[in-house]
Amino acid sequence: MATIRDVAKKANVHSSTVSRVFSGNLSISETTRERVFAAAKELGFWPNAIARSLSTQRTNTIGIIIPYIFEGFFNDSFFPQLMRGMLEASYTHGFRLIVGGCENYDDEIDQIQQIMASSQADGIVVMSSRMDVNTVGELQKHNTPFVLIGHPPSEKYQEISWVDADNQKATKEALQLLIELGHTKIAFVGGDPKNLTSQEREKAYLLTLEEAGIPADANWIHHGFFDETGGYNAVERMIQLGENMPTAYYAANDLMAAGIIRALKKNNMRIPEDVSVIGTNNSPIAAYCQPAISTVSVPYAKMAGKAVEMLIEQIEQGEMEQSTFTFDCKLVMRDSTAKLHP
Amino acid sequence: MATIRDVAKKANVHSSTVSRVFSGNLSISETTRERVFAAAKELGFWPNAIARSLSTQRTNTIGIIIPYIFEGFFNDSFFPQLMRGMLEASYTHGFRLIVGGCENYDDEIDQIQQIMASSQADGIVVMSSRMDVNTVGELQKHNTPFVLIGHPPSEKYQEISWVDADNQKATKEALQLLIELGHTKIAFVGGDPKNLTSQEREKAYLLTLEEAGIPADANWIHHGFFDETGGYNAVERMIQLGENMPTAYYAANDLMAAGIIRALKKNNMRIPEDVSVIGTNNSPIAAYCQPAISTVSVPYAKMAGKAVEMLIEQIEQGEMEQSTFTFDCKLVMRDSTAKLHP
DNA sequence: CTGAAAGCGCTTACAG
DNA sequence: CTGAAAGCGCTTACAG
Repeated sequence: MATIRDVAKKANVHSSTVSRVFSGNLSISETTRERVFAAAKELGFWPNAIARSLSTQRTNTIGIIIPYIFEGFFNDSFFPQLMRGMLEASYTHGFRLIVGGCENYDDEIDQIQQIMASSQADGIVVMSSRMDVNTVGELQKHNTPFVLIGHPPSEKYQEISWVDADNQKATKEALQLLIELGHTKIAFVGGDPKNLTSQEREKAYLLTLEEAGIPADANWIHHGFFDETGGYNAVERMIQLGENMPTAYYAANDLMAAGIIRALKKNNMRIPEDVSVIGTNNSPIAAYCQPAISTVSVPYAKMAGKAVEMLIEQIEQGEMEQSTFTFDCKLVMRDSTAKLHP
Repeated sequence: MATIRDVAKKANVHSSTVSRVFSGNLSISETTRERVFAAAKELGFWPNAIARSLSTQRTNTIGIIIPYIFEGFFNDSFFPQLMRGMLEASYTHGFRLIVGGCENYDDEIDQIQQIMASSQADGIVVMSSRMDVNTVGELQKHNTPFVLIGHPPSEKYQEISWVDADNQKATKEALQLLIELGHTKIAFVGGDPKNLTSQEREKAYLLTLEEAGIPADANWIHHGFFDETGGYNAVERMIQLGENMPTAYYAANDLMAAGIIRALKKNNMRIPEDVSVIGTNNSPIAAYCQPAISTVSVPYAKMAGKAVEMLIEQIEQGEMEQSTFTFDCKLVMRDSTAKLHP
């Protein structure tokens, strides 16, 4: 590969001049600029981004670590939509994404630290949101620019920038809808109980029942870890409650909602005549499931795009002005919900 | 950030010694190694990957450019599964992925060249497979290590490494199944006609009909560009063929198969009683569609993982031993296919 | 507008 | 086993 010096020699200028030409520096005469470009073209020269990064201490790269991958992580629309949002926004701003995997939650912190400590990225978008993993605290220690997708695990992180969906509100709306339809025995099928989003939805679930004066029952809560079988198992368990069996289910993703529907059908329950189901994420499967699943649409791509934009601003300002964005979700009504038949 | 020199000073050794310790060099006495690690820990030192890359001319990073994104790119399982395979394989081998977007097919080549010319990656996995875009030729010019997902666009690229599914065989099997079920009027709904995979499937479609002595009809071929509406439109068009209307459809992805089913239902055709449908990719939606779609399962994650492994081998050997891998697909029979009712 | 030089933070042949 | 030095390919204050 040709270097800046090869070009300099050929164009009869100093290498610093070549550098200036390629960094878009204005104080270059038109004639030398042309000579340099001509020489570069002839040699097939393109500036080495690594060398530039070492010099400027900037990579124009954003790091992400794909968190510990649960069953169905790549089946749900959660990950692909986040990816799309980040890709689009970073592309638009001339950034690339550097993405690493990890084996488990501890490893996630390691990987993030590595990527930052080794200066491979100018900042990082963090998607983890498990309460027991203090990624955020670690990141803060190293004054790494970062933005959370999801909000910080506790109040003590006031200065952190994040984007999130309004999960509380969305869950509340879903629950209220079910209540309006006459349901009072409503199940909550959450994901990983350590997942912050899942916890929030559970909290909103309990709160909404309470506000409506509907007694809650611990038997109506199941943690399905975001996979299809989790939803299926929830029903298998709750169907044994006899009289006390739920007549409606709210699930924290559509995969679990699909599992719920599969189990209900297997037990000869009709949806929505006997039981109503609401899922979350508006995944492709929700539209195709039979019956089509009513679901909470979460604007993941938009959230992720916003996170990237906030991060880039942080990086370019050198400042960490804290800011947060909350996105509204939207209830998408389809065929899995109906008035409770008395 | 602490540098190797800070650590050296603190540990009372030369910086080259610190470097050796962190590069896992064996010829280091146990006592100095310990001193160095202690000093590093105290200073929170982690080697700067950018500087190392500049020195070693290796980044341990693999580049990918997300090709021009068609509608549904992130809905189908194609992209997420490729991503999963690449992520897992690169993680296992201590590599990361650097991923960029692009605006269109020309831009794709630009982006790939940029990533390589600027030395941000040691090699690249190329997913584009449009006949009219000569990514491959460009890449070869720059003797960049790369592996194709999909095979080269023409015979003249003998020395290129690639992985691919056996699309011909898979399509043939799907078609033969339909023929065995008594169908003779079989439609082919392809993706982008410039997409190589789509072309291959179309070729296999025609060939299989011919071998079975079944006359083909140009009206039975439609290019749906891999999206749901494309499938829907195929039916809307073909349903006007009257007598000559197809009794079976093979679609190059499940999204289009779902569109086909939607259109058939709208036109009061029963599936599979009146019309059979086979999709491709075994996407999540295929299982949930009503009826559940019989589909060709393509091992994208495995293919992508293999591509990454081949690429890493190329990178580490410094050699470009050409090799190719073809993966078998699997017909997943569900409820959208049945014997033709006379 | 352009050149000469120092520096970004590592690695690695060369000595010893 | 360890040190001293050159080099990877850029950028950027400092002069002029």
